[in-house]
Amino acid sequence: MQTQTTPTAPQSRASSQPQASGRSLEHPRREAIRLEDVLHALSDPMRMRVVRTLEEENCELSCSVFDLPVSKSTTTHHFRVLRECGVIHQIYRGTAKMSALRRDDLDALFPGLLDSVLAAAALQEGRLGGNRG
Amino acid sequence: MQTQTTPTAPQSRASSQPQASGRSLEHPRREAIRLEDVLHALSDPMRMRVVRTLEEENCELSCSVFDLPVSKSTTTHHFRVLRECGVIHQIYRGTAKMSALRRDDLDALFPGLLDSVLAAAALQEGRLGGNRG
DNA sequence: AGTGTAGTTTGACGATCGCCGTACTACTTC
DNA sequence: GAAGTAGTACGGCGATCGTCAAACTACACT
Repeated sequence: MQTQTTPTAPQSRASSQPQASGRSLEHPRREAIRLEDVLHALSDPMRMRVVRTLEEENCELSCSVFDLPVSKSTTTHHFRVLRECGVIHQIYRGTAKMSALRRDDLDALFPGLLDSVLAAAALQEGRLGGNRG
Repeated sequence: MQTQTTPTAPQSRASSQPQASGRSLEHPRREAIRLEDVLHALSDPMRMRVVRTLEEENCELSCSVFDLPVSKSTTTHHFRVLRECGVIHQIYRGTAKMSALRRDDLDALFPGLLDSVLAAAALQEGRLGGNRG
């Protein structure tokens, strides 16, 4: 994704790279993450799809690369749910909003949970015949 | 439901223990169990409590031993959700309805998932201060 | 300044959820 | 039989969910 090239020096007022914009995003502290909220977040196919993609790519991704089969506002909603329950971290970079899995926090709080959920999703996908969704 | 007009049928008392009654309970086949349904089922605190108790006791338990802080009809509802999504197996024994975890099925479909979810629940309970909710 | 891209906010919608009480069925025991 | 116990079915209630369209804000690139 990301033709990361963008060599034309983000000369912007700031010094180096496109930094987080003024808009602020609320994230729960690690200790505030609740298992039931995480399970609920992951019980939606759209959100599971997002989490699986983030895991596979293993890097920050902008919301727009996901191309979910729902409207823009619904996409915003799902990312917000994932962020507010502590599953992903989001940050503004210019006009994009980058998302990343909060792997370290989740692994610290619930060891092995994310791995087994993702493995289960992959297994089920294979079982049901590659309906990635 | 079925007008079991077989009066001589309940010979059970004479023979052995109370067997499964005529009332039938629908369970999804193993292959029909869906990850998203399981995660949704476990995202409710009442149902998580039931599942944790079943795991700890590791045997069939009647609904009435759980003593959830909700009404009888709500309890029925939660057990039904757990059964219909494939997390528990239920069977009538006389006037009681016994419930048991479908550990083998869940472990076969989603290896490690149940364990890590239960471990996560235990960890969180310790973290948040023993509110066994 | 003007156009375009990326994402948000609002308000609405139907569906589902968790919960209740009441009335009911199925079984056991007296 | 009658009485008691265990659980179900049926609405109904308010809250939340997933979804959408429309109007909006924030940034980038001419």
